[in-house]
Amino acid sequence: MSTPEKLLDAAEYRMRRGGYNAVSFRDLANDTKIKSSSVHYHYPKKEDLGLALVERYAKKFNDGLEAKTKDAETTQDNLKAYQAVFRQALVEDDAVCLCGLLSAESAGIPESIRDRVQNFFTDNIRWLMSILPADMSESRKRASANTLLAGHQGAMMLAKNMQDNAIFDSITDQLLEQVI
Amino acid sequence: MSTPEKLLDAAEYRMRRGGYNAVSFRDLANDTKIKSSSVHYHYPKKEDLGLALVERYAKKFNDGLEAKTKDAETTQDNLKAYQAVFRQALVEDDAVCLCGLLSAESAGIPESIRDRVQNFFTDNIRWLMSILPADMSESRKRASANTLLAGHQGAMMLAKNMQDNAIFDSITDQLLEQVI
DNA sequence: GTCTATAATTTGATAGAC
DNA sequence: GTCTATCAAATTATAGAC
Repeated sequence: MSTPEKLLDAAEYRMRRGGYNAVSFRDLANDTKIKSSSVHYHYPKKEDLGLALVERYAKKFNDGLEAKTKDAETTQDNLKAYQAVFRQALVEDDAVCLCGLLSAESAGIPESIRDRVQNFFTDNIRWLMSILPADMSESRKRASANTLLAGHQGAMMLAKNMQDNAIFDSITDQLLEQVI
Repeated sequence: MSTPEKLLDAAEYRMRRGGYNAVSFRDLANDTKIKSSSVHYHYPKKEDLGLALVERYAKKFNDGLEAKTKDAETTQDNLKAYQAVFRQALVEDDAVCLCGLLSAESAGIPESIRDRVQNFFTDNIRWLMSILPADMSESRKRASANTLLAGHQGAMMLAKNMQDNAIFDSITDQLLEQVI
């Protein structure tokens, strides 16, 4: 694995657990067995690192969504895929959504990262609206997309807080059944 | 206003926008026009400050809930009150829930604060279960309580991210209508 | 309770050799 | 690309005078 990849892995691990300021160059250096000055070679400023991290996270999320919706036909198929991508992020990494966390810390992070995080959310909403039933009005689509996104983010947060991933399943199943 | 109150106000303002590490003793000192060593007189360790802040936040939340449910009779009355307390925290302070944010930053904060935050959530769930219809099973009560809590937290997060408090209303109205 | 002074550590960042 | 060496600033925290 390349050094930048190792660095992003280490940074993602730390950031998704403790937030933006829970990641320091020295921590990443220790994690990857190089010196902190070498970390700066790959990511000169912390903002560069954070931006690359959100970029990679969003790409992985969107790629996962695309893969899982390949054979999706109904709205429920697509929503199951949406749920599965967040579930994978929660269960495989045992951590909350990077963008959810950074969004909450909004005032404490560089503007460029804040903007990129917001983009992740608007992309989520646009995609959700695109797969909701065609006979729904645009405004009802938007309302339900917001509820689904918020519900999934909250579900990750609560599951992590209670250390019980079944809570994520319970909440998101209920959303998929009852929210239109 | 007493100095501790001023300090907690300043700390809450900063922490609910940028997270635990976005609050420094020097910032608080500048905010309140005293020196950072004087801040330490009131809150010797940062952990003391953080704990007092979560304590005050939880008390204000629970007091608000109690006040707003004084004349509540139905489950919907109580849920409207629950929604209103979070709404007030979002709109009046123009910030997300302190406990939601700290929960997300869980690995980056002292254990005592982490525990107190988790307590906020278990209290929320217990209360929600207590006001749900008596004919629901305990497990269905728990599932719906989780969904409602997660939904409200996610709604605050998304409303703040999109800078549109109407999103909070839209999401939580939908939850109150459709989630049982 | 607040101040001055200061210590100890951490952090983001740079210069220059190899 | 990685290293050694180093820096300036920020941060948490304490001692002791007023």
